[in-house]
Amino acid sequence: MLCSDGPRPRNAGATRAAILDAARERFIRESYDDVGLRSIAGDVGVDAALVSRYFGSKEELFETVVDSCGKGGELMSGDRATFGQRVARDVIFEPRNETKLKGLMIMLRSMSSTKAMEVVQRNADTRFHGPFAEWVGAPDGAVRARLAAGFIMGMAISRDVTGGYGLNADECERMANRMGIILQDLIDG
Amino acid sequence: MLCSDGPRPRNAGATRAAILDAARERFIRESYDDVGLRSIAGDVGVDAALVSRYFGSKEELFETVVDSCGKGGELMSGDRATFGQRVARDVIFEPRNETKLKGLMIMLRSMSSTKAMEVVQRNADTRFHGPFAEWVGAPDGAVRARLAAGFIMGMAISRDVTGGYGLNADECERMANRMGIILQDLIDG
DNA sequence: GTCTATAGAAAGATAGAC
DNA sequence: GTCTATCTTTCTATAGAC
Repeated sequence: MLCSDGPRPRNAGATRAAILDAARERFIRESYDDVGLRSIAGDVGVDAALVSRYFGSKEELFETVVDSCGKGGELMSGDRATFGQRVARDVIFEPRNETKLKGLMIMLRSMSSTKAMEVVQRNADTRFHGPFAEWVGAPDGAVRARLAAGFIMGMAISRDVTGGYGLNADECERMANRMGIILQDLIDG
Repeated sequence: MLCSDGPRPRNAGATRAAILDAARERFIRESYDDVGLRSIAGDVGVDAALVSRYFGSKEELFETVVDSCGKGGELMSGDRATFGQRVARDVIFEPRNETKLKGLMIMLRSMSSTKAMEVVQRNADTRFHGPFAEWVGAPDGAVRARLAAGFIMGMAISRDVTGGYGLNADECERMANRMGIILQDLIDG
């Protein structure tokens, strides 16, 4: 429960924002199909009907969440020279709810349903791949950006799908290191 | 329809096998939730009730499919010296229905549902990561295998999620090349 | 502005006819 | 051995009360 006890103040704006936040957190952790409007409403402490009322449909809510994630700024902010190690460590060591890569995680979970994938397909190029490719820069920024993004998503999936990596701390450390080197290599040229 | 016209011969074994094949193809292309028992039955030309009858539940059917995929042999068969380029080209250029990486694709699609992910979590280590790590070999086979598998799945997702890579033929060629080099590097040491 | 109640759709599972 | 018919559950979406 993200809300305090007692009846929620009658404030449409705040309620809408709270629902959007709760939805984002849900879509980061669970697949599109597994997320129910009831759960989201429950997180905020309101009724499921309000979610439909404010966002229309589940699909529109999902699209609003995707929109609200910014243009992958999470990846591109920070020192470029440490990009590889920083991102690798986030993916491998950071618990899901602390990750800075929220946009990527949502994209990844959208695999679950054709509906969600359509939404992501409409947005991924302009909202993510484009800016990232530009940030990576010539030569072949688009190619190198796709490789880096794919690698990051794949390692995130790999963690989720097997419930951790099944490696000891030392191995994880070496894995993060090596992943960081590959990523850095990709964005350096 | 995978069947010829006319009434299906009354042969439990053949029908069961046909259902299993159809299910595998479905689970490779669509998410766990999107695959319906009715669609699978339709592919074979039988009634949905038979699917339940032969495999118990959807979850058990999925587990049987995962079992039937072999221990990632698709990845490890073939010349080790060309592993990187071979796999990279499969992921980037091969249409989904022709891919040799069926086991990995199913693992990837299981992200859609917690149920499917539990099944994969129970099987992934012994049926895939273990043999692959051994094939990669010392030093640190487990680490390098995880990185390679993650990279491969990530690039596969990346293609699906954006409906192709949005790159021209030359760029795809360069991307495949570079991906191949990274993969080869990973398994070479 | 928020909640109760419910309609309507879709899917998995099952009993029984043929 | 296979199919028809149906039960049950679950979820989105909406109408209307407070």
